[in-house]
Amino acid sequence: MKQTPILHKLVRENLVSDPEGARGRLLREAARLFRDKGYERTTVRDLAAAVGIQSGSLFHHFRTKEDILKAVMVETIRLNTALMKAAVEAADAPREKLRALVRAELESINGQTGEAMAVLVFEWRSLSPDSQSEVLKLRDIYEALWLEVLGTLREQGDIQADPFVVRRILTGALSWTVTWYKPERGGLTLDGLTDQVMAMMNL
Amino acid sequence: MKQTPILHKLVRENLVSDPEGARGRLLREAARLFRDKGYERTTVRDLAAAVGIQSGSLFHHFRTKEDILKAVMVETIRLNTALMKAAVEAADAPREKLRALVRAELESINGQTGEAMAVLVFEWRSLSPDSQSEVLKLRDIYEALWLEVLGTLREQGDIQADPFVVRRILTGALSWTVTWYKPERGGLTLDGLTDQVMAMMNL
DNA sequence: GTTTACAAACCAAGCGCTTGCTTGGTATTG
DNA sequence: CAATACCAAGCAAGCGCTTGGTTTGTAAAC
Repeated sequence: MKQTPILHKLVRENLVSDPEGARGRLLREAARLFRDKGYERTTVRDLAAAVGIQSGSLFHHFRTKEDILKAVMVETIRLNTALMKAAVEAADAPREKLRALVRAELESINGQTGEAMAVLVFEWRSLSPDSQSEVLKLRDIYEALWLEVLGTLREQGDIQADPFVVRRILTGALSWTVTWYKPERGGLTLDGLTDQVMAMMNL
Repeated sequence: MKQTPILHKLVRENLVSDPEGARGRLLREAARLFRDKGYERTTVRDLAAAVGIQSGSLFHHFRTKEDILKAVMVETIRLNTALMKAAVEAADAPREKLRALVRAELESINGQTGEAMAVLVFEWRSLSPDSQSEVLKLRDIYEALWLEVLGTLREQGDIQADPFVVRRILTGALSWTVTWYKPERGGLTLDGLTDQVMAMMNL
Protein backbone atom coordinates (compact mmCIF):
# COMPACT_ATOMS: atom_id res chain seq x y z
CA MET A 1 0.00 0.00 0.00
CA LYS A 2 2.97 2.34 0.29
CA GLN A 3 3.13 4.67 -2.65
CA THR A 4 6.42 6.43 -2.08
CA PRO A 5 8.89 3.62 -2.89
CA ILE A 6 7.07 2.98 -6.15
CA LEU A 7 7.11 6.68 -6.99
CA HIS A 8 10.84 6.95 -6.28
CA LYS A 9 11.60 4.00 -8.48
CA LEU A 10 9.76 5.64 -11.40
CA VAL A 11 11.54 8.93 -10.79
CA ARG A 12 14.87 7.13 -10.90
CA GLU A 13 13.91 5.54 -14.21
CA ASN A 14 12.93 8.99 -15.54
CA LEU A 15 9.39 7.83 -16.23
CA VAL A 16 7.93 10.35 -13.78
CA SER A 17 9.23 13.81 -12.86
CA ASP A 18 10.55 14.38 -9.38
CA PRO A 19 7.77 16.22 -7.49
CA GLU A 20 10.43 18.34 -5.80
CA GLY A 21 11.99 19.48 -9.06
CA ALA A 22 10.92 22.42 -11.21
CA ARG A 23 9.21 20.28 -13.80
CA GLY A 24 7.40 18.14 -11.25
CA ARG A 25 6.17 21.17 -9.35
CA LEU A 26 4.81 22.73 -12.51
CA LEU A 27 2.99 19.53 -13.44
CA ARG A 28 1.38 19.34 -10.02
CA GLU A 29 0.21 22.95 -10.18
CA ALA A 30 -0.99 22.39 -13.73
CA ALA A 31 -3.03 19.38 -12.65
CA ARG A 32 -4.65 21.43 -9.91
CA LEU A 33 -5.46 24.33 -12.22
CA PHE A 34 -6.72 22.09 -15.02
CA ARG A 35 -9.03 20.30 -12.61
CA ASP A 36 -10.33 23.47 -10.98
CA LYS A 37 -10.85 25.62 -14.06
CA GLY A 38 -10.53 23.24 -16.96
CA TYR A 39 -7.71 23.13 -19.49
CA GLU A 40 -9.12 25.77 -21.82
CA ARG A 41 -9.88 28.27 -19.07
CA THR A 42 -6.39 27.89 -17.64
CA THR A 43 -3.99 30.29 -19.37
CA VAL A 44 -0.25 29.93 -19.69
CA ARG A 45 -0.08 33.03 -17.51
CA ASP A 46 -1.98 31.18 -14.79
CA LEU A 47 0.39 28.24 -15.04
CA ALA A 48 3.48 30.45 -14.92
CA ALA A 49 2.18 32.46 -11.96
CA ALA A 50 1.48 29.25 -10.03
CA VAL A 51 5.19 28.42 -10.03
CA GLY A 52 6.41 32.00 -9.90
CA ILE A 53 7.89 32.58 -13.35
CA GLN A 54 6.99 34.61 -16.43
CA SER A 55 4.60 33.10 -18.94
CA GLY A 56 7.18 33.06 -21.70
CA SER A 57 9.58 31.06 -19.55
CA LEU A 58 7.19 28.13 -19.58
CA PHE A 59 8.15 27.42 -23.16
CA HIS A 60 11.67 26.70 -22.11
CA HIS A 61 10.36 23.58 -20.34
CA PHE A 62 7.49 22.61 -22.64
CA ARG A 63 7.06 23.16 -26.34
CA THR A 64 3.35 23.91 -26.14
CA LYS A 65 0.59 24.25 -23.59
CA GLU A 66 -0.85 20.96 -24.78
CA ASP A 67 2.45 19.25 -24.01
CA ILE A 68 1.89 20.15 -20.37
CA LEU A 69 -1.53 18.50 -20.39
CA LYS A 70 -0.11 15.43 -22.06
CA ALA A 71 2.74 15.18 -19.56
CA VAL A 72 0.27 15.36 -16.67
CA MET A 73 -1.69 12.50 -18.15
CA VAL A 74 1.22 10.31 -19.18
CA GLU A 75 2.98 10.54 -15.84
CA THR A 76 -0.26 9.91 -13.95
CA ILE A 77 -0.96 6.77 -15.92
CA ARG A 78 2.57 5.50 -15.45
CA LEU A 79 2.39 5.99 -11.71
CA ASN A 80 -1.03 4.43 -11.40
CA THR A 81 -0.19 1.42 -13.52
CA ALA A 82 2.66 0.69 -11.15
CA LEU A 83 0.43 1.18 -8.10
CA MET A 84 -2.29 -1.11 -9.49
CA LYS A 85 0.20 -3.80 -10.34
CA ALA A 86 1.58 -3.71 -6.81
CA ALA A 87 -1.94 -3.83 -5.35
CA VAL A 88 -2.89 -6.90 -7.36
CA GLU A 89 0.30 -8.75 -6.53
CA ALA A 90 -0.06 -8.08 -2.82
CA ALA A 91 -3.46 -9.80 -2.68
CA ASP A 92 -4.09 -13.54 -2.89
CA ALA A 93 -7.67 -14.58 -3.69
CA PRO A 94 -9.30 -13.09 -6.81
CA ARG A 95 -11.95 -11.46 -4.66
CA GLU A 96 -9.25 -9.74 -2.64
CA LYS A 97 -7.41 -8.78 -5.78
CA LEU A 98 -10.52 -6.99 -7.01
CA ARG A 99 -10.98 -5.27 -3.66
CA ALA A 100 -7.34 -4.17 -3.82
CA LEU A 101 -7.85 -2.75 -7.30
CA VAL A 102 -10.99 -0.86 -6.30
CA ARG A 103 -9.29 0.46 -3.21
CA ALA A 104 -6.18 1.48 -5.17
CA GLU A 105 -8.19 3.27 -7.85
CA LEU A 106 -10.27 5.10 -5.26
CA GLU A 107 -7.06 6.19 -3.61
CA SER A 108 -5.61 7.41 -6.89
CA ILE A 109 -8.74 9.40 -7.60
CA ASN A 110 -9.30 10.84 -4.17
CA GLY A 111 -5.77 10.97 -2.78
CA GLN A 112 -2.55 12.75 -3.69
CA THR A 113 -2.80 12.14 -7.42
CA GLY A 114 -6.50 13.00 -7.45
CA GLU A 115 -6.09 16.26 -9.29
CA ALA A 116 -4.20 14.60 -12.10
CA MET A 117 -6.70 11.73 -12.27
CA ALA A 118 -9.59 14.16 -12.58
CA VAL A 119 -7.75 15.80 -15.46
CA LEU A 120 -7.35 12.41 -17.08
CA VAL A 121 -11.10 11.90 -16.91
CA PHE A 122 -12.46 15.33 -17.75
CA GLU A 123 -9.88 16.90 -20.06
CA TRP A 124 -9.56 14.03 -22.46
CA ARG A 125 -11.03 15.94 -25.38
CA SER A 126 -8.54 18.76 -25.05
CA LEU A 127 -5.80 16.44 -26.25
CA SER A 128 -5.01 16.30 -29.95
CA PRO A 129 -5.97 12.99 -31.62
CA ASP A 130 -2.30 12.00 -31.85
CA SER A 131 -1.72 12.51 -28.15
CA GLN A 132 -4.96 10.73 -27.39
CA SER A 133 -3.93 7.51 -29.04
CA GLU A 134 -0.53 7.75 -27.41
CA VAL A 135 -2.10 8.02 -23.95
CA LEU A 136 -4.62 5.34 -24.84
CA LYS A 137 -1.88 2.80 -25.40
CA LEU A 138 -0.55 3.34 -21.90
CA ARG A 139 -4.00 3.02 -20.42
CA ASP A 140 -4.59 -0.32 -22.08
CA ILE A 141 -1.80 -1.80 -20.00
CA TYR A 142 -3.56 -1.35 -16.75
CA GLU A 143 -6.97 -2.08 -18.14
CA ALA A 144 -5.59 -5.55 -18.82
CA LEU A 145 -4.88 -5.92 -15.09
CA TRP A 146 -8.54 -5.40 -14.30
CA LEU A 147 -9.83 -7.68 -17.01
CA GLU A 148 -7.66 -10.55 -15.85
CA VAL A 149 -8.98 -10.37 -12.28
CA LEU A 150 -12.58 -9.92 -13.42
CA GLY A 151 -12.24 -12.84 -15.83
CA THR A 152 -11.20 -15.15 -13.01
CA LEU A 153 -14.13 -14.03 -10.86
CA ARG A 154 -16.49 -14.70 -13.70
CA GLU A 155 -15.14 -18.23 -14.18
CA GLN A 156 -15.66 -18.85 -10.48
CA GLY A 157 -19.25 -17.64 -10.76
CA ASP A 158 -18.68 -14.72 -8.38
CA ILE A 159 -19.93 -12.24 -10.95
CA GLN A 160 -22.57 -12.75 -13.60
CA ALA A 161 -22.05 -9.84 -15.98
CA ASP A 162 -19.47 -9.58 -18.76
CA PRO A 163 -16.04 -8.62 -17.33
CA PHE A 164 -15.55 -6.06 -20.06
CA VAL A 165 -18.83 -4.35 -19.23
CA VAL A 166 -18.20 -4.61 -15.49
CA ARG A 167 -14.86 -2.86 -15.88
CA ARG A 168 -16.44 -0.02 -17.82
CA ILE A 169 -19.21 0.36 -15.30
CA LEU A 170 -16.66 0.40 -12.50
CA THR A 171 -14.52 2.92 -14.34
CA GLY A 172 -17.45 5.31 -14.44
CA ALA A 173 -18.54 4.63 -10.89
CA LEU A 174 -15.06 5.09 -9.42
CA SER A 175 -14.08 8.09 -11.54
CA TRP A 176 -17.28 9.83 -10.61
CA THR A 177 -16.47 9.69 -6.91
CA VAL A 178 -14.16 12.63 -7.55
CA THR A 179 -17.23 14.83 -7.98
CA TRP A 180 -18.91 13.96 -4.68
CA TYR A 181 -16.71 11.99 -2.28
CA LYS A 182 -15.28 14.30 0.39
CA PRO A 183 -13.54 12.21 3.05
CA GLU A 184 -12.93 15.17 5.38
CA ARG A 185 -16.61 15.79 6.12
CA GLY A 186 -18.99 12.90 6.52
CA GLY A 187 -17.89 9.68 8.14
CA LEU A 188 -17.25 7.63 4.99
CA THR A 189 -13.59 6.57 4.80
CA LEU A 190 -11.87 5.23 1.70
CA ASP A 191 -12.10 1.72 3.15
CA GLY A 192 -15.76 2.28 3.90
CA LEU A 193 -16.37 3.42 0.35
CA THR A 194 -14.52 0.39 -0.96
CA ASP A 195 -16.80 -1.80 1.16
CA GLN A 196 -19.88 -0.12 -0.28
CA VAL A 197 -18.70 -0.70 -3.83
CA MET A 198 -18.03 -4.37 -3.11
CA ALA A 199 -21.34 -4.70 -1.29
CA MET A 200 -23.13 -3.30 -4.29
CA MET A 201 -21.75 -6.16 -6.34
CA ASN A 202 -22.58 -8.67 -3.59
CA LEU A 203 -18.90 -9.39 -3.13
CA MET B 1 -41.76 4.39 -22.75
CA LYS B 2 -42.93 6.83 -25.41
CA GLN B 3 -40.98 10.04 -25.22
CA THR B 4 -42.79 12.20 -27.75
CA PRO B 5 -46.06 12.86 -25.90
CA ILE B 6 -44.11 13.93 -22.83
CA LEU B 7 -41.91 16.18 -24.94
CA HIS B 8 -44.90 17.80 -26.60
CA LYS B 9 -46.53 18.48 -23.28
CA LEU B 10 -43.42 20.30 -22.07
CA VAL B 11 -43.22 22.28 -25.29
CA ARG B 12 -46.82 23.37 -24.84
CA GLU B 13 -46.05 24.51 -21.30
CA ASN B 14 -43.05 26.48 -22.62
CA LEU B 15 -40.68 24.53 -20.40
CA VAL B 16 -38.80 23.11 -23.37
CA SER B 17 -38.19 24.71 -26.79
CA ASP B 18 -39.84 23.18 -29.82
CA PRO B 19 -37.11 21.14 -31.57
CA GLU B 20 -38.52 22.30 -34.91
CA GLY B 21 -38.30 26.00 -34.04
CA ALA B 22 -35.30 28.28 -34.44
CA ARG B 23 -34.41 28.25 -30.77
CA GLY B 24 -34.78 24.51 -30.41
CA ARG B 25 -32.66 23.85 -33.46
CA LEU B 26 -29.91 26.08 -32.15
CA LEU B 27 -29.94 24.33 -28.77
CA ARG B 28 -29.65 20.93 -30.44
CA GLU B 29 -26.72 22.03 -32.57
CA ALA B 30 -25.15 23.67 -29.54
CA ALA B 31 -25.44 20.43 -27.55
CA ARG B 32 -23.75 18.54 -30.37
CA LEU B 33 -20.91 21.04 -30.70
CA PHE B 34 -20.41 21.36 -26.95
CA ARG B 35 -20.16 17.59 -26.63
CA ASP B 36 -17.83 17.16 -29.58
CA LYS B 37 -15.44 20.02 -28.97
CA GLY B 38 -16.24 21.20 -25.47
CA TYR B 39 -17.87 24.48 -24.51
CA GLU B 40 -14.70 26.57 -24.50
CA ARG B 41 -13.48 25.30 -27.85
CA THR B 42 -16.83 26.00 -29.45
CA THR B 43 -16.97 29.60 -30.68
CA VAL B 44 -20.08 31.70 -31.21
CA ARG B 45 -19.09 31.63 -34.87
CA ASP B 46 -19.28 27.82 -34.82
CA LEU B 47 -22.71 27.96 -33.23
CA ALA B 48 -23.99 30.51 -35.71
CA ALA B 49 -22.64 28.62 -38.69
CA ALA B 50 -24.34 25.43 -37.49
CA VAL B 51 -27.75 27.06 -37.90
CA GLY B 52 -26.79 29.22 -40.86
CA ILE B 53 -26.76 32.72 -39.43
CA GLN B 54 -24.13 35.34 -38.63
CA SER B 55 -22.38 35.17 -35.28
CA GLY B 56 -23.76 38.51 -34.16
CA SER B 57 -27.31 37.39 -34.80
CA LEU B 58 -26.98 34.81 -32.04
CA PHE B 59 -27.19 37.55 -29.49
CA HIS B 60 -30.65 38.41 -30.63
CA HIS B 61 -31.78 35.05 -29.22
CA PHE B 62 -29.44 34.70 -26.23
CA ARG B 63 -27.83 37.34 -24.08
CA THR B 64 -24.52 35.52 -23.75
CA LYS B 65 -22.80 32.37 -24.90
CA GLU B 66 -23.14 30.97 -21.40
CA ASP B 67 -26.91 31.44 -21.58
CA ILE B 68 -26.93 28.95 -24.42
CA LEU B 69 -25.09 26.39 -22.32
CA LYS B 70 -27.45 26.98 -19.43
CA ALA B 71 -30.50 26.61 -21.66
CA VAL B 72 -29.21 23.29 -22.99
CA MET B 73 -28.80 22.00 -19.45
CA VAL B 74 -32.04 23.33 -18.01
CA GLU B 75 -34.21 21.99 -20.83
CA THR B 76 -32.46 18.63 -20.72
CA ILE B 77 -33.07 18.25 -17.02
CA ARG B 78 -36.70 19.26 -17.38
CA LEU B 79 -37.29 16.70 -20.10
CA ASN B 80 -35.49 13.95 -18.26
CA THR B 81 -37.22 14.57 -14.98
CA ALA B 82 -40.53 14.10 -16.76
CA LEU B 83 -39.28 10.94 -18.48
CA MET B 84 -37.99 9.44 -15.22
CA LYS B 85 -41.22 10.21 -13.42
CA ALA B 86 -43.20 8.47 -16.13
CA ALA B 87 -40.85 5.48 -16.04
CA VAL B 88 -41.22 5.03 -12.29
CA GLU B 89 -44.98 5.35 -12.37
CA ALA B 90 -45.32 2.81 -15.16
CA ALA B 91 -43.57 0.10 -13.10
CA ASP B 92 -45.05 -1.74 -10.13
CA ALA B 93 -42.58 -3.57 -7.90
CA PRO B 94 -39.62 -1.55 -6.52
CA ARG B 95 -37.21 -3.81 -8.35
CA GLU B 96 -38.95 -3.04 -11.62
CA LYS B 97 -39.05 0.65 -10.78
CA LEU B 98 -35.28 0.61 -10.40
CA ARG B 99 -34.88 -1.24 -13.66
CA ALA B 100 -37.12 1.32 -15.33
CA LEU B 101 -35.01 4.17 -13.94
CA VAL B 102 -31.76 2.56 -15.10
CA ARG B 103 -33.23 1.87 -18.49
CA ALA B 104 -34.61 5.42 -18.80
CA GLU B 105 -31.33 7.04 -17.81
CA LEU B 106 -29.38 4.87 -20.22
CA GLU B 107 -31.78 5.91 -22.94
CA SER B 108 -31.40 9.59 -22.08
CA ILE B 109 -27.64 9.29 -22.19
CA ASN B 110 -27.34 7.17 -25.29
CA GLY B 111 -30.43 8.17 -27.25
CA GLN B 112 -31.78 11.32 -28.77
CA THR B 113 -30.93 13.59 -25.86
CA GLY B 114 -27.52 12.01 -25.44
CA GLU B 115 -25.58 14.98 -26.68
CA ALA B 116 -27.25 17.29 -24.20
CA MET B 117 -26.78 14.77 -21.38
CA ALA B 118 -23.08 14.53 -22.12
CA VAL B 119 -22.89 18.31 -21.93
CA LEU B 120 -24.61 18.17 -18.56
CA VAL B 121 -21.95 15.78 -17.29
CA PHE B 122 -18.79 17.19 -18.83
CA GLU B 123 -19.38 20.92 -19.14
CA TRP B 124 -20.56 21.52 -15.62
CA ARG B 125 -17.58 23.68 -14.69
CA SER B 126 -18.14 26.05 -17.59
CA LEU B 127 -21.28 27.34 -15.90
CA SER B 128 -21.00 30.36 -13.62
CA PRO B 129 -21.57 29.56 -9.92
CA ASP B 130 -24.97 31.26 -10.05
CA SER B 131 -26.14 29.16 -12.97
CA GLN B 132 -24.72 26.06 -11.31
CA SER B 133 -26.86 26.38 -8.22
CA GLU B 134 -29.87 27.13 -10.38
CA VAL B 135 -29.39 23.95 -12.39
CA LEU B 136 -28.59 22.03 -9.21
CA LYS B 137 -32.02 22.77 -7.79
CA LEU B 138 -33.69 21.23 -10.81
CA ARG B 139 -31.48 18.18 -10.61
CA ASP B 140 -32.40 17.55 -6.99
CA ILE B 141 -35.98 16.90 -8.03
CA TYR B 142 -35.17 13.84 -10.00
CA GLU B 143 -32.48 12.67 -7.64
CA ALA B 144 -35.30 12.36 -5.11
CA LEU B 145 -37.02 9.92 -7.45
CA TRP B 146 -34.04 7.60 -7.35
CA LEU B 147 -33.53 7.82 -3.62
CA GLU B 148 -37.12 6.90 -2.91
CA VAL B 149 -36.93 3.74 -4.99
CA LEU B 150 -33.50 2.78 -3.61
CA GLY B 151 -34.72 3.40 -0.06
CA THR B 152 -37.56 0.93 -0.51
CA LEU B 153 -35.19 -1.69 -1.92
CA ARG B 154 -32.91 -1.22 1.04
CA GLU B 155 -35.78 -1.75 3.49
CA GLN B 156 -36.69 -4.94 1.68
CA GLY B 157 -33.10 -6.15 1.95
CA ASP B 158 -32.61 -6.24 -1.81
CA ILE B 159 -29.58 -4.00 -1.60
CA GLN B 160 -27.04 -3.76 1.20
CA ALA B 161 -25.23 -0.50 0.52
CA ASP B 162 -26.40 3.00 1.45
CA PRO B 163 -28.99 4.28 -1.08
CA PHE B 164 -27.26 7.63 -1.28
CA VAL B 165 -23.94 6.01 -2.16
CA VAL B 166 -25.60 3.57 -4.55
CA ARG B 167 -27.20 6.42 -6.44
CA ARG B 168 -23.89 8.23 -6.80
CA ILE B 169 -22.15 5.09 -7.95
CA LEU B 170 -24.91 4.48 -10.46
CA THR B 171 -24.75 8.09 -11.65
CA GLY B 172 -21.10 7.62 -12.51
CA ALA B 173 -21.54 4.21 -14.03
CA LEU B 174 -24.46 5.24 -16.24
CA SER B 175 -23.05 8.62 -17.27
CA TRP B 176 -19.80 6.99 -18.25
CA THR B 177 -21.52 4.74 -20.77
CA VAL B 178 -21.59 7.74 -23.08
CA THR B 179 -17.85 7.35 -23.55
CA TRP B 180 -17.85 3.71 -24.59
CA TYR B 181 -21.31 2.32 -25.35
CA LYS B 182 -21.91 2.20 -29.09
CA PRO B 183 -25.15 0.32 -29.81
CA GLU B 184 -24.66 0.31 -33.57
CA ARG B 185 -21.60 -1.94 -33.53
CA GLY B 186 -21.39 -4.80 -31.09
CA GLY B 187 -24.43 -6.79 -30.11
CA LEU B 188 -25.21 -5.12 -26.79
CA THR B 189 -28.63 -3.45 -26.88
CA LEU B 190 -29.90 -0.91 -24.39
CA ASP B 191 -31.99 -3.62 -22.77
CA GLY B 192 -28.98 -5.89 -22.67
CA LEU B 193 -26.91 -3.18 -21.02
CA THR B 194 -29.70 -2.60 -18.50
CA ASP B 195 -29.64 -6.32 -17.70
CA GLN B 196 -25.90 -6.21 -17.15
CA VAL B 197 -26.19 -3.29 -14.76
CA MET B 198 -28.92 -5.07 -12.80
CA ALA B 199 -26.95 -8.33 -12.84
CA MET B 200 -23.95 -6.53 -11.44
CA MET B 201 -26.06 -5.58 -8.43
CA ASN B 202 -27.49 -9.10 -8.20
CA LEU B 203 -30.96 -7.76 -8.96
C1' DG C 1 -56.79 44.91 -51.35
C1' DT C 2 -53.42 47.96 -50.92
C1' DT C 3 -50.95 50.79 -47.56
C1' DT C 4 -48.95 51.77 -43.24
C1' DA C 5 -46.84 50.61 -38.97
C1' DC C 6 -43.82 48.11 -36.12
C1' DA C 7 -41.38 44.54 -34.06
C1' DA C 8 -38.70 40.48 -34.66
C1' DA C 9 -34.90 38.41 -37.20
C1' DC C 10 -30.91 39.01 -39.33
C1' DC C 11 -26.39 40.99 -41.68
C1' DA C 12 -21.81 43.35 -42.24
C1' DA C 13 -18.35 45.30 -39.93
C1' DG C 14 -15.45 45.71 -36.38
C1' DC C 15 -13.99 46.96 -31.36
C1' DG C 16 -11.47 45.87 -27.36
C1' DC C 17 -9.39 42.33 -25.14
C1' DT C 18 -7.12 37.89 -24.23
C1' DT C 19 -4.83 34.11 -25.95
C1' DG C 20 -0.63 30.97 -26.99
C1' DC C 21 3.68 31.71 -28.29
C1' DT C 22 8.20 34.27 -30.02
C1' DT C 23 12.06 37.09 -29.64
C1' DG C 24 16.34 39.03 -28.02
C1' DG C 25 18.71 39.58 -24.23
C1' DT C 26 20.45 38.71 -19.21
C1' DA C 27 21.47 36.20 -15.05
C1' DT C 28 22.89 31.73 -12.95
C1' DT C 29 25.22 27.45 -12.65
C1' DG C 30 28.61 23.70 -13.17
C1' DC D 1 32.57 29.76 -20.95
C1' DA D 2 29.05 27.11 -22.50
C1' DA D 3 24.62 25.47 -21.31
C1' DT D 4 20.60 26.16 -18.73
C1' DA D 5 17.03 28.98 -16.80
C1' DC D 6 14.83 32.86 -16.84
C1' DC D 7 12.83 37.98 -17.93
C1' DA D 8 10.62 41.92 -20.48
C1' DA D 9 8.20 43.07 -24.24
C1' DG D 10 5.15 42.28 -27.60
C1' DC D 11 3.02 40.08 -31.97
C1' DA D 12 -0.58 37.89 -34.65
C1' DA D 13 -4.71 35.59 -34.26
C1' DG D 14 -8.96 34.60 -32.34
C1' DC D 15 -12.35 35.56 -28.95
C1' DG D 16 -17.19 37.26 -27.14
C1' DC D 17 -19.97 40.76 -27.99
C1' DT D 18 -21.72 45.53 -29.91
C1' DT D 19 -23.28 48.54 -33.30
C1' DG D 20 -26.11 50.62 -36.96
C1' DG D 21 -28.71 49.42 -40.46
C1' DT D 22 -31.64 46.22 -43.58
C1' DT D 23 -34.98 42.56 -44.49
C1' DT D 24 -39.04 39.88 -43.28
C1' DG D 25 -43.37 38.62 -41.13
C1' DT D 26 -47.89 40.22 -39.39
C1' DA D 27 -51.77 42.66 -38.75
C1' DA D 28 -54.38 46.74 -38.26
C1' DA D 29 -55.91 51.14 -41.02
C1' DC D 30 -57.54 52.93 -44.81
